Amino acid sequence: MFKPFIATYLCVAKMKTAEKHSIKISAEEKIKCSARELFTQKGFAATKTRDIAEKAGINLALLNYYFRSKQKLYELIMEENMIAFRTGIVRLFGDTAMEMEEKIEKIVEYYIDAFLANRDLPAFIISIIHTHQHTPVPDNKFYISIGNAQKVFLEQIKKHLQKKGINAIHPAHVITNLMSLIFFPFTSSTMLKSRAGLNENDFIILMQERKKLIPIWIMSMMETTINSKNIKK
Amino acid sequence: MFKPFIATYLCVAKMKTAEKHSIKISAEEKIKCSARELFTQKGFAATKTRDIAEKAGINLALLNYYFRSKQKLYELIMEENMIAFRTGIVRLFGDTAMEMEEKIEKIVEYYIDAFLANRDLPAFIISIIHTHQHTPVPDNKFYISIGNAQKVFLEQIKKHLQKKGINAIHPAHVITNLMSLIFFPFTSSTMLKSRAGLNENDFIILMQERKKLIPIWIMSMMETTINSKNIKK
DNA sequence: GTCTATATTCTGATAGAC
DNA sequence: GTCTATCAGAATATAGAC
Repeated sequence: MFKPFIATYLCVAKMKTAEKHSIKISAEEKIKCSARELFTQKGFAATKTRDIAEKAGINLALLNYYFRSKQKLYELIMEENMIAFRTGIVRLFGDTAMEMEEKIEKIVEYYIDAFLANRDLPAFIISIIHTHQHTPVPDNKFYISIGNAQKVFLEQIKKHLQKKGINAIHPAHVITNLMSLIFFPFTSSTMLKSRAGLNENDFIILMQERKKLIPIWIMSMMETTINSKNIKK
Repeated sequence: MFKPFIATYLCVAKMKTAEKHSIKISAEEKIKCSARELFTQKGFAATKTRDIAEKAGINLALLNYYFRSKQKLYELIMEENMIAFRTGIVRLFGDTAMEMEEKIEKIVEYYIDAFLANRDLPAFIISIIHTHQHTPVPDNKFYISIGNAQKVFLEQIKKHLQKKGINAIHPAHVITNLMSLIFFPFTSSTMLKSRAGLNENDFIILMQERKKLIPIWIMSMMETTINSKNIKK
């Protein structure tokens, strides 16, 4: 089982700890860490180059020296973030050897681990996807090319649902539900915690529990039938 | 049954159609419509006052004449958006007379209708909630005060789960799942459509189907049991 | 490579004519 | 109420010293 790509990232806090132990971190890396945290939390427009420089503890001019422009730096961070998202899809969704049920378990585990390691990633990804609904940018680096990985997984779901006959739910519901149950809790953790009276540790336990629960839920959802409408399946 | 508050909003497209039929729309309203669409789609920092003015077909100075500042205008729009979200919670979650199962059905119907009428609202709400995870702003107008409405609903869920004994899932899972299944599809509709090969009409049909499906799914999820961990329930 | 100082562009807001 | 013109400050980017 491969580790979430994102978990290996160096964050600003770890960087500062390292420097206390006289471990030198290059200015380039300091800038990248700060930029990653700020861009992922606040997005492109709300993040100021001065904030990145200040957080990194370096001079503003160095940012342009290493990365030419704010835009270029952002594209770099975005690409890294989207790779973390895409890696799971390509490697897991597209695996032709793995059975559907096991695949669901692996997907849930992969993403929950990745998001626990980088809490702001889900909101960032949602924001990117949502932005593209208004400004479509096909065929460039922002577009998440995943080949036919999704199709492989979708076919497996379709096949499974065909046993239920024409009253089975649309396969799109299954994929949607899977992603919903994984993503959403991370984007609304404060609300969840304050409203259900939970602390940070409770939240982590709940997310760990979901690794086992979501696959069970997804499987049971596929038992549901509905009067079919005219959508191609 | 009350209609989604948001559905009554005037959008820029409708405004232009109205003007073709010689119906006059005030400049103030034009600005507000444009601002609502842009702020909801792109957020505060990415939206420029010049863009709002251009979209509204009025002069930049008028924006400040009517609303004093970009910040004030944003707060107005945000308040309206959050009311649409909060209204459902306060009126439905907090209803002590309604049974849990019926309540779930009403909540799903209310939010899906509201989000079909204003597609960008879910992403906006998620963005606001997420932003507050980094910059908490208690006790001000941004904070979504919902009183004890959520508690009422949470207690109903707790009571229902108690029949399953100590191995029942935590009530927070149920609320989380409910909101996840409602919100997420709207924030990722482009991805959903492109990956499952659906068009806009298919998407709407799927969302309509979900009004019936989500309550069924939520009820069946509550049948799931798990080895209890030490979170207070 | 890293800094200070500065140029340049962008953006929110206002003054004042009509 | 609505516009044109303009200002003041913010934000990105660069020049040039060390």
